[in-house]
Amino acid sequence: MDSKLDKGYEPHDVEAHWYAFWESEGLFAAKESGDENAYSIVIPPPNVTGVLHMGHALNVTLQDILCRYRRSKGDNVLWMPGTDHAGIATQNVVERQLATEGTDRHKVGREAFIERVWEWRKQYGGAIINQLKRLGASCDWDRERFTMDEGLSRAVRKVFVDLYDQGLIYRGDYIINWCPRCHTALADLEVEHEPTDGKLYQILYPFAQGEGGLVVATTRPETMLGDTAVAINPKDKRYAELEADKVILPIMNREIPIVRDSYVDTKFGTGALKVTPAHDVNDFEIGLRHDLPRIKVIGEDGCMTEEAGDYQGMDRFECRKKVVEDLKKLGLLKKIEPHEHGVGQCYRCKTTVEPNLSKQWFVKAKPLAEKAIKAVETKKTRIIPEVWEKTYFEWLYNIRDWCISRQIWWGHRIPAWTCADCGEVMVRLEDPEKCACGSTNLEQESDVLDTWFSSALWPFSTMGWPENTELLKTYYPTSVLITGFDILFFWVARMMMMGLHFMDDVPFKDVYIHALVRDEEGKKMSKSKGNVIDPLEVIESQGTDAFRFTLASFAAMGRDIKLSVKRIEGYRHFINKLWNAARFTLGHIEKNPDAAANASKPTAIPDRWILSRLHQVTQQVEETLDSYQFNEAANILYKFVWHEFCDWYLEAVKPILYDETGKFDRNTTIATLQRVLTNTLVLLHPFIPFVTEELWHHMPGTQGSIMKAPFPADTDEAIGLCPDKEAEGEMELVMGMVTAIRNIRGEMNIPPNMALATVVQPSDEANSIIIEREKDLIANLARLSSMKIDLNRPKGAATAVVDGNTVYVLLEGVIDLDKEEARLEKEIAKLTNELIKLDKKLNNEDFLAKAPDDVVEKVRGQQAELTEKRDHLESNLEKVRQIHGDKG
RNA sequence: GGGCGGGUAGCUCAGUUGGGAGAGCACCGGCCUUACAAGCCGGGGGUCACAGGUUCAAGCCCUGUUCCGCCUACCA
Repeated sequence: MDSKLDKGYEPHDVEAHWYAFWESEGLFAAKESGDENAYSIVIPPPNVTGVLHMGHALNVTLQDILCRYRRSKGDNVLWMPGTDHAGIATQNVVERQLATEGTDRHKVGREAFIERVWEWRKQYGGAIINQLKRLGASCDWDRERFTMDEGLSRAVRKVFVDLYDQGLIYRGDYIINWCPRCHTALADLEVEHEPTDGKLYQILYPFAQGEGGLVVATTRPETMLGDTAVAINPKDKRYAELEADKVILPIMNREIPIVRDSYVDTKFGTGALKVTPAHDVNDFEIGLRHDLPRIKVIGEDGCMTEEAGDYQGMDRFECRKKVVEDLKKLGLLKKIEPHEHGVGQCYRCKTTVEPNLSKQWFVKAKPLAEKAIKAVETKKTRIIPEVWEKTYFEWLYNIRDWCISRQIWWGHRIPAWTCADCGEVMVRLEDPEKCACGSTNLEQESDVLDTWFSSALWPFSTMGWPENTELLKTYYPTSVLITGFDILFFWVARMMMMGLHFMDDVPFKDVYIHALVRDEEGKKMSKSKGNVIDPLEVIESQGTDAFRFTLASFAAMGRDIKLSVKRIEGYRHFINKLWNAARFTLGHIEKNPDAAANASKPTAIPDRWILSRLHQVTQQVEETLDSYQFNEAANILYKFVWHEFCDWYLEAVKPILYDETGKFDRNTTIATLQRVLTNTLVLLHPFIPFVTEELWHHMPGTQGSIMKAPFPADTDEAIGLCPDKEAEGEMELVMGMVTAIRNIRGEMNIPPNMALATVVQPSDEANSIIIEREKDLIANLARLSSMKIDLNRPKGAATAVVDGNTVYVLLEGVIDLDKEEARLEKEIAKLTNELIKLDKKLNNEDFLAKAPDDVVEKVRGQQAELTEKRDHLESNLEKVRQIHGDKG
């Protein structure tokens, strides 16, 4: 391998190369079983029709971070991938394809159509999978599953049959949400309510006998054709004296009863409600209570049925206009007023949904929901962040039966047969051949199941259930589910219900809910001024690693993520920074190939300091990842690499590396450098897998893939991770003094190439020793020509106070006294401000009495420190003013 | 109607038991210092939406107000 690195990092080839390498080496493969701790995640299966969007990118990145991290900790990791057959969506896609060929599914026929869908899947179904690979996803691809696979289909069938036998699935005539365009029933969840400006029509229904009538209000006048009653509240005083018990339904001229039902809201409109049991959920229930007929006037195609009389065949919205017109002519339309209300739309095609009477299959949700609630209450499953628990409970407490049948062709066909001769319904695991009555004239239910029915089984169906497989024994329940809150109900809650019912255990121990990047469907995308960003374009322009690091640092955000290319760029720079730090390191290793072998225990403060820092960073990364604080982990590493390792450590050890000190062993420093970089790569690998793998292979002493490298741990080695408080303290003093001197340089506009002479008055003997020991280091970092320890105050100097030590930058002749005066005044003002606050605290009796001792001590310490610092600066300001006065 | 989340630097946002207000980008000034100009050094900038309250101490806890967003719902 070429050990030389290019000047800048070029992600393109590197990414493709290493991904292929990982796959060919089988590094993503999970073992069926083993002694290691088992760690498992099932991927939220993207729609097979899907195209990678930001939501996937974030979701997959977080899962990949966890999986790679857990592998480095020695776990046996299973990340189960796959896709969802997405019934309606996929069927739509293929139907559109047929349309371009001038045909449709009805002409083609059911079997041939399903063939076509499979063909489509074969050809295009892998697109989303390949896009996940671009992100670096380390799924066990050999186990890839599809909800329509044979095995998963068997699981679906078993679940259906069992639930039916247990009385938890039933079939019946109910009001369901009907999409006239998709031609199928929808679950309540699949209907989106859009606020729409509609109209409220008030219509007079005359009494059957005598004068007058009742005025009812509706937003859907066309449904009146199917009215079978008018309802009023029995407590409504306005109607207490009402004698009439029938009205004439206008247009249809049908006599319908006036019923009394407490559902009616006396405060709304006239308090009289038209009842259409076949086209409204509430009316349906009123109808049940009063035994009203159900007249279906709107058909499955959205057009009026023959029950609608003269309006038969009309589109429902055309009919609305015509009915209104006709009512006007009859003088029965009393009022039209604007009325905003929520109109249900199909979540797939946005067509206005029609509540419609229909025979459908339902899952009795309550008994299943109870267990799902309890599992979260008892923390068998933790939802993280916890705030989402409330939403989860809220929905499950109010859960309604789940309509699972869909009148489409693509999906799991319901395993129910009806005997054409005796009407017997058979729900069987194996296709029945004949009925108990002897008839072989059986007809299978034509409906298929809701796609979510099969994805609710995902955590165990993918592992081979209903067989009791090794995989299930090893990996169920899964360790964590990573998902967005948008499918908390659709998917998470239903997996909980099914998992608990069929596996008798929760499907996952943790659920981590992350923020959402609104999809290209862009509900509110137009609002947020930023354009939709395509993850693949980002990967092209910025590289996967930069993109992933950005996403990780976004993980903690609330509910919405606004991604800016600018911000990703910042992390691309970070990747490049790391690259160059490695380039620098490798250059020195190359010049001294035997350094590591000849190294000894580090004595130089920067070496000891960086090892101590790495020790702490390692612990922090562990803690934050274990608690799903992805952004924290990413930020800790970012700061460590850039602002500690690069900004301070590399600069600090340059003199040693160039062997200019005569004091320190170059081999030891090179070995430390190597050790720190190597371990840092391992820490970073879960976040930025490609660049770290690339650099790993350039590092001497590494073997194989970085994916196999263990997470850094403390060792007894000479150069190992260990806390070193002394080195940290000493380095902090060094950094403080260097920064203070640089500040003077910057504010006084002294060119960087001008070396400065300094004098230091140490605060005490201990500091004096440290400063004496580290003065070369300080001098190098601050570009000093000299640093003398001297208790006398020099003339014509700029001053800084660090930790009680006063630093004088000698600038006689060069110093701009005006500037120095201003600079000191500014600094003193700042200190005074802070001191006022501290004084206030310390003069407060209550604070002294009630605050914990350590807090009081801390404030006292601060006060002393700042006071001393201010005193020093003030006396120096005095001095400057004297000189200034002499001159001026 | 019910529920939830948010309002912190010019912008995008962090801030997990209440105890010195942060990052990135943008901005200003100085640097081609032999890993990196995708860089280095320094700097300015915030009554943490508003009003009360609890507390020795509030960005953080409580109450109210306001603005924005989301989820959910069977008011025709």
